[in-house]
Amino acid sequence: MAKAIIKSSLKPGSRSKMADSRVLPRRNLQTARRSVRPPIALDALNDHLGYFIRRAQIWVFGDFIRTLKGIDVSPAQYSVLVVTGANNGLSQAELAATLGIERARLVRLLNRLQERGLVQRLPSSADGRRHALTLTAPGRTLLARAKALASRHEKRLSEKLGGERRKALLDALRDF
Amino acid sequence: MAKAIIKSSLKPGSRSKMADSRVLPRRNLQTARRSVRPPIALDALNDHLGYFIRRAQIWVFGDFIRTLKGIDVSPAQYSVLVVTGANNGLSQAELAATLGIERARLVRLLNRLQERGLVQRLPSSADGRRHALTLTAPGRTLLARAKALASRHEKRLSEKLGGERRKALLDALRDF
DNA sequence: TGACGATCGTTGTCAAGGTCAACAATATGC
DNA sequence: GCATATTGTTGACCTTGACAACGATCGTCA
Repeated sequence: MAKAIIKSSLKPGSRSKMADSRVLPRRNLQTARRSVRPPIALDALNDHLGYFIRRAQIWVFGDFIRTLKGIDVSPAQYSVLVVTGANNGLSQAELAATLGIERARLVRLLNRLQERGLVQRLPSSADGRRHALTLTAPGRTLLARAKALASRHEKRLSEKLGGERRKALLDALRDF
Repeated sequence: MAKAIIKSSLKPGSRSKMADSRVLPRRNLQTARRSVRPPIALDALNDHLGYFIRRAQIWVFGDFIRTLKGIDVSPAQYSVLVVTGANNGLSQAELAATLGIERARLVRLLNRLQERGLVQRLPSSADGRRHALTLTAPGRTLLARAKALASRHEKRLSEKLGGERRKALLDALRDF
């Protein structure tokens, strides 16, 4: 039931019916059937890039997560594994900066990956504060599987959008 | 300090230096100066649309939030206000479905907006379960200000990307 | 008419992310 | 040597998202 009206100036009772009939002419005329649902206007949202970027992000991440859930690798974990694998001995601050995530968040991501035996935090000989991040052998193996699955996901994306449209998106978004 | 090694198979001490010198030849040769920082490869991430969508989303939302923080309107709140304002008498389930958010989350969003006196949950005369959502007069006023600020944000986006590139993005992302 | 299943708004809980402040250890610059 | 900056870490808080459950109401169909 719609019981919680919160503290508000709404006065239910006699006024409510009148207010509703003024406010909802469309629905009153259409018998409120589910099958005829009138189109809902997005109005100003149609001009906002951020709105569509968010929807796209939800779709893409959802498909990515579904595709890699068999090996239990999230998008964030995947990005950590890829960049660590391609740049041996990276420090955590460098990795966090290139991925655009907080150092504090990276610490927890790495904890999990290290517990699973995928990454190592070796002490840096040049700088006692740093860790030199490397993938373990199992880490490299898992990364290879992850890349294969991820490219399958990307292929699916290509089919959904069309190859040239996907490429245009990649180029346009690279500037952020 | 890099003290927490967690439970791991890492053995610090004699092995560490050797492992590091194998692993970090670049940094050893370059005297570890900040000014010469070597480029960090994104590797496979360069082919992943999701990675760039996420970065774009962070940038765009950040700019949007900064632009509207003066009137305390988040992106989610903005989308609720816009669609409610354009579709009088909408039910919460319909609104949640069109915005792609959970009914449960919308309840809390509306609570906040109703506490601020911006939206009303009128009882629906046709269906006792539903609420007919409407903007209050202050809600409409605030929405107008919000739209003005949001279009300023969008203009800034246009300058950053170039107008035609922004339009291409809008079209390409609309399919999600 | 009455019973049954579906829907609506709501609440609670849990996990994942982002943000921020603080800290000890270490490095750098003067 | 000393002040300052950086690194990794921890803790706290807040926002989202996801999911289950619930009472109230609707629709349907026997």
